[in-house]
Amino acid sequence: MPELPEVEIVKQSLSQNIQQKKIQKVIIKNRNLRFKIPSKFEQLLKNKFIVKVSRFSKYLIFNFSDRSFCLVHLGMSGTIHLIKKNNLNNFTNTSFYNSSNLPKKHNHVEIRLKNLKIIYNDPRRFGFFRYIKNEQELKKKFEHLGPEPFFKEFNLKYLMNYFKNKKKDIKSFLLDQKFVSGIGNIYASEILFLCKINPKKEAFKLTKKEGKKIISFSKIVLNKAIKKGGSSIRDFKNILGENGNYQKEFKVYQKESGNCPRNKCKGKIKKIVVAKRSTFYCNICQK
DNA sequence: AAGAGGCCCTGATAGC
DNA sequence: TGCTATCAGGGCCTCT
Repeated sequence: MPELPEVEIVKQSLSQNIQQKKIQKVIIKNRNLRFKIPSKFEQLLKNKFIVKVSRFSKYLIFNFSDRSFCLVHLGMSGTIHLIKKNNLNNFTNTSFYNSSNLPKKHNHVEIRLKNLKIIYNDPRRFGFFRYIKNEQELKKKFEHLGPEPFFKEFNLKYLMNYFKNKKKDIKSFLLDQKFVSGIGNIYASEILFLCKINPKKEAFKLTKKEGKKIISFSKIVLNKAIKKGGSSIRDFKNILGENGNYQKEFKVYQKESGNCPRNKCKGKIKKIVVAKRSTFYCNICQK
């Protein structure tokens, strides 16, 4: 579900609220996430002091004062909710990320801080929590991931070299985290529309000019999505209970059979399946 | 090495 | 009302 911008919004919201706080207790209600949460997990996190919350690609990272970490991935349907204790000593939901009201089902992980509870909800359980002993182990977890679009390593030389002899379509590469990390299914379609590149175009056929466009529009789309608070295509809410707004900017995603929004283009938005995922594009201006 | 496909899982929705 | 099929912001693993 969440791509880099949505995870960034969660990170920012968490940063404002849980940094410099100590974990008092961890309660696991269902250990069977993507990776089984080991039984020692609760004890490992207990009394850890959260120095900082950071993010790489679509991963959230809790940084503890003893230089260990907790790595969190939201998978397709994971959401994080923050619940604050009010003056009446009740826990009231201030609504993090996806919902102003805590869902009744699938609240698998609860992390208690002083006057605060972090709840992890995930119906499909494709997300995970992992305790990471040290920096080396964390680096290892990210070893297989390519640069984020924002990194200087994501440059023209890197792209053109990577695409040499690659017959696979460009859409698949935008989704491939080994090539570039952080882009998901929504933003891949949106980026390619802005680049005027057909999602099925074979990577090795891309020109330098197109490579440059991919680099710049990847940054532009993700940055704008972050600025707009992410995309709410279901019940996404941020910490203030507000929707993200980038879904209003979608040019092609879920716009099947609509007119191409590009000025003077008479094309229609088509939906096809690429890399097993729905893909939207204009049948005329994306070549 | 590169690419295709299966699989993990629940819930919403469409069609009969 | 209920059944079945299809589809969802992801990513790992295996096979050719």
